[in-house]
Amino acid sequence: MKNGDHLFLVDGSGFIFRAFHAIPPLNRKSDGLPVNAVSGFCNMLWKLLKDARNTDVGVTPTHFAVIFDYSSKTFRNELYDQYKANRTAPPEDLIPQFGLIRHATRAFNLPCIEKEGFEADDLIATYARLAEAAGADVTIVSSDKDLMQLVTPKVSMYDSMKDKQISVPEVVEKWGVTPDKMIDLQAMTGDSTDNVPGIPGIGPKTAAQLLEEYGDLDTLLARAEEIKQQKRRENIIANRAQALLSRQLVTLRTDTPLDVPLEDLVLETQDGPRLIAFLKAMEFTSLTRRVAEACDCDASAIDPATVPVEWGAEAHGPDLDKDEAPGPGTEGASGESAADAAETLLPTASADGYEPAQLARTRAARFSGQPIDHSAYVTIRDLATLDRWVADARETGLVGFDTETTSLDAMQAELCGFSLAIADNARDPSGVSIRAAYVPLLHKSGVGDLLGGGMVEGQIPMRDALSRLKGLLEDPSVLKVAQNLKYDYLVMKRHGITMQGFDDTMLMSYALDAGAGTHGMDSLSERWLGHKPIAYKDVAGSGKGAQTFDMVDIDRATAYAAEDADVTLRLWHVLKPRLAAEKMTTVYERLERPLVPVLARMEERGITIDRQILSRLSGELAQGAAAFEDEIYELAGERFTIGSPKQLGDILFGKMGLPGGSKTKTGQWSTSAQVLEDLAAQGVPLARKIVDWRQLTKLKSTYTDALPGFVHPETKRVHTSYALAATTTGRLSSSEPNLQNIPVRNAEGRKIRTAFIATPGHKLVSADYSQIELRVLAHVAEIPQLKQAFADGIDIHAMTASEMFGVPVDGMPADVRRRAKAINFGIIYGISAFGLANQLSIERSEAGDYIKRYFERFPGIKDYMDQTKAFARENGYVETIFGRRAHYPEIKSSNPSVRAFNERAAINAPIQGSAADIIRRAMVKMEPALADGGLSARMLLQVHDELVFEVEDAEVERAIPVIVGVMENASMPALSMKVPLKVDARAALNWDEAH
DNA sequence: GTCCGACCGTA
DNA sequence: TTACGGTCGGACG
Repeated sequence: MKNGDHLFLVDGSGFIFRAFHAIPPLNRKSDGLPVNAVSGFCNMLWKLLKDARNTDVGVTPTHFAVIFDYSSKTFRNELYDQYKANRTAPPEDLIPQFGLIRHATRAFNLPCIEKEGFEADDLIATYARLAEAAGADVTIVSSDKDLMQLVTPKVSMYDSMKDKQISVPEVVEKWGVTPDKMIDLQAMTGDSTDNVPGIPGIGPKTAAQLLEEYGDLDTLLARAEEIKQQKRRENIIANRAQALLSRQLVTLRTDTPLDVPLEDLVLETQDGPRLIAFLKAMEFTSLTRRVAEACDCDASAIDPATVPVEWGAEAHGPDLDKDEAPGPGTEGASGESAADAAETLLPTASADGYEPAQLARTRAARFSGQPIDHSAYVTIRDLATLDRWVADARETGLVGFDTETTSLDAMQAELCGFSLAIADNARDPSGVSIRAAYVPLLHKSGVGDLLGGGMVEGQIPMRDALSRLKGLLEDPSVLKVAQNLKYDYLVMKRHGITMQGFDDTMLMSYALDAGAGTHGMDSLSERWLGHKPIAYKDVAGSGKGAQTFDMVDIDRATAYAAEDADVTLRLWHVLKPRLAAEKMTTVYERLERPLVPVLARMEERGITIDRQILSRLSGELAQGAAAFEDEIYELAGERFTIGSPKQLGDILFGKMGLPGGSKTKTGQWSTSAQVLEDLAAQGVPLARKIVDWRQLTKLKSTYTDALPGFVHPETKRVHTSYALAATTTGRLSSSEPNLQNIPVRNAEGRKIRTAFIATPGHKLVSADYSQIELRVLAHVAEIPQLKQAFADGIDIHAMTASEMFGVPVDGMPADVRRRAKAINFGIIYGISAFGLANQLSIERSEAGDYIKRYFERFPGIKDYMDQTKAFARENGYVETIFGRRAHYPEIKSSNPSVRAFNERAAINAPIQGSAADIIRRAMVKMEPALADGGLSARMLLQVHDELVFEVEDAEVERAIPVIVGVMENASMPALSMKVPLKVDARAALNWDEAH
């Protein structure tokens, strides 16, 4: 084990008890075997492991073990025969689960560790300290306070049930002392559940206060006479020996003899079939399905494992009477003959030669250029035929799905029909021949009265079709495959159908190939299938002659719509194995797919805008702009189109003969705000007027005039659309309207934000990450000063200025800090002297000097940038901390400026993209967390580092800590950040005041 | 009608 | 110096 490795230690015994009491009773259907703790345990492990990626980045687990108590009798009973003496026997329903959880651990292909005479905590302590000494990071998956004494900057804990990281600050917050003082604190307070005596009358608060004053227990005992409170003094003096004994009891052993060396805890790849066999034996259907999907295994082909169940108390569990316990120590040491025998019954992995990369190649070859026959598509016109298709889809468990509607806007779209594509097993049992059908529902004939003609005959009634569709789409055991699923998901949701069990080929492509081509269906089809699908405009027309899809002839519609479902399912067959082969399954499943329903709900909710405010602002802006126009014509000596950069340039630099600044790439004089500001500074009043005029007209045309047009006629709210696969870095984008660029930077623009308001009886809550990109930089580049500054919560730009310019933080001139801030941003953007000079309006040489000095003060940054560039050149892509890839195919361009641009983008992408990953994770976790808290708060908007919620007045105080907690802990458990994440949140009646 | 460049709003 | 989307003017057809 080495620096950069990361060891996960799961407190298995702790988990069993906690899960048993926290998770509602769950019994195996076939025989009533209680399995709630096993279920919780398997889900927890799966979650941890799905987050864990097998890369060489080193921030995710490289080593992993689950630790158990062997029995209740340990060396501590030699010290104190009453240790844990008041524990009662475990509940009957828990007893069989001790053994099952050990089986589960092995089915997950994880080391399962226990040691006679020691508690799990001692093993954890020993492994943690060894790993730490080797330079690795450690995450202990537990929330037990007894383990908090182990926390250090390199060792943190993770409460998997609350999804909270516990590091030094959290320990201090909870107990009032740093982790290294936890032993003394516990020695003083004792522990009634473990029967550790402590000192009577001393609780956590008093203990923390005494430790604050005296430093440690020994000093306190030595100077006990000084304590003022008589009772307390007497208690401490009288119970001196008891305190020292308690300290012995609570001190975890870091010298436990280990049967399994640290090095052997290396995290192995999953054995899909073995795990599935176990899960099937437990009858955990949904987890079985998820696992099968993740490893591309066919669960139906795997038999359930034979798992022996031990109802007797002999099976080792922490609190069972173990006098006659069998002899096994650690996994594989001995004993457990029944279990060993059972495991030989498990199917072996890869018996059928499953190998993702090979499968991906086979599939790509098979589908590329395979002809697509439109004449084979069918139109489904009656319920009986639809029922047969639905039954066939259920049979194969896999169906391509697409909706046809009247609008690209999912909130306005009317459903006209839908198409299905399924494997044609009858014709080709071995594989992947596909048949497809279109189900028209609301097609109208072109002829008829002025209202657009009547319904075409031979269409299934909407109600009947939807009822059949509901059964199929809501069944999680049938995988629906769509292209740009969010659209179809939202359309179906508006018809009362909540899809479950789905994949999205667009998002698969995005996870695999962001930056390398687009992810629309037509381009994917041409790229992977060598087939150009029928163009929409060839079916429905375009421009003025365009008709809505319900007016399209049904035969034409069938060819077009069925082909979409067909192509989508073919693309799935090509892309799905690539995810596994290229190790992008986790990115897809954690950061892409789960966001579909989350974003669909946000879009569906929308946000209220106050049209009166906007209308008033529009009036004010119009007046202001008109006044500027008169003055501008006066100063220019003629009337012209102020909004035309070309005409403006001719006036300023031609007619008036002013010195031009820069030129645009087409050779025109630039009239950018920067150029005009420079002219204004040189005493050209016209320039200032133009700048001001532009600001007003921009606000009016882009915001105050445009936004009311987006108010939905029924909901009366504004529903933006988020694009999941639009950026190279992993950010979302927002359009129609874009709610990610609502003004905020100056007072005039901010007025627009006051028009975004909460529903009566509610508040808007805005929660945003503080400096998330710089924190990510500190994390990935391992910059000691940055990490320290964030840990201490000090002003990061001031710290940078202080390091660079030797100016003390106290009383620092604003301009010095401003420069440092610009440099920090520059670093994130892949700095160049040219760009920094531009930003700060200084000479290139001076900017170059700044950069040089920055790199001298923070050499790690230079290393990081060089390494990132080298990685991008070598691989053609870069990676975020969660493994998302951004491709830069032009990074080796022979054109120096193209190359330099790609290098800067490649340096920026891991930083911007990691931040995007973090907020994506927060968004996925947010709704369950709010529901757990009994909160009805609704997430409405995302603006890259900010989430906006609508919260009932009475809930605001409870909701804010939940929201902040989810966001600050969003990276867990996949990785623990080396820098804390900080979130600020505020509630108000409108977005301006909440932000 | 459609496309592109310039400009500017956000993180 | 990174990442976006919207509006406008103006050129093209």
